[in-house]
Amino acid sequence: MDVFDNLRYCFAMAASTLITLAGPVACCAPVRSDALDEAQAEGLARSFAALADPVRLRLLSFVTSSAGEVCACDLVEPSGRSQPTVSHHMKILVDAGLVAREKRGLWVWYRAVPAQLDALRSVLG
Amino acid sequence: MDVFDNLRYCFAMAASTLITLAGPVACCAPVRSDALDEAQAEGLARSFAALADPVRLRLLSFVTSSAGEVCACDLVEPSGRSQPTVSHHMKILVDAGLVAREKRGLWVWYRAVPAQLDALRSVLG
DNA sequence: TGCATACATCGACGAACGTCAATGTGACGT
DNA sequence: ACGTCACATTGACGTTCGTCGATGTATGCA
Repeated sequence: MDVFDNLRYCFAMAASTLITLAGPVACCAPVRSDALDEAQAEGLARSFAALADPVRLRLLSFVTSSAGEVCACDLVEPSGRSQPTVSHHMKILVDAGLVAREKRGLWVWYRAVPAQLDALRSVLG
Repeated sequence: MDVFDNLRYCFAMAASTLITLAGPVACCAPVRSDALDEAQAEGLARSFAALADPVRLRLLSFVTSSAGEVCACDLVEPSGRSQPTVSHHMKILVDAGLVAREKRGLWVWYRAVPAQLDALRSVLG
């Protein structure tokens, strides 16, 4: 299919639409300038991928619904996964910038990063 | 590690924190009731997974940034993927409820579903 | 110095994903 | 009926992901 075929079909569609129902004709203006470019999409996809796992979503909700901070030791049992698996998932959340990690003594404490959550939310609206 | 070990460490942490800095002690209240359960997390993860691919994000942006509707034939070239691949990705977006599909004659038209985008956005706040 | 603890990393496994060529399906126009 | 077109489905391939046992790292205590 080349661009001339495309144009021909668009005109045919527009004509038939006008004749039959006068419905919306959005064809022939396929891509607007405010669409995501490949680089933006790559970065955003990486962030959304951090939310694309049920275990990580629950871990994140444990962090966001807590009063400020949560100890890593309190995430293993409620998540129902092994300690290495929880550590793996928390690293993904931290790398995505959704959660901040702070080591104090033997323990690691996590807290949410509202700015990053806001950033992702703004993409959906 | 059992629950008694956990309690012992929490008390030790609380004590040392009070002695040294009187910092926040969020331990011993690990899981709040407003955390996601497994079923909710499963469904949300499936929706976010639809956004976890750069090609799908761009396809979605083509739809949302258009004036109402976009023809499937106008998605192949700007996405830079083959026609079967675009069809595959659009099916995932439709199954996730983010995009609505309507066949008119030979063509298929897509439009965004704002309600579903709102639902996902509310999870992040 | 030596041991115990909390968490991270490694290695391996099966499952799910993204991709495209080939083919199938359904709707036009002649 | 036939050919053509738009789009979906299939099948196969390599890649990435989630998971856990085993092991590594670093901190605290005696």
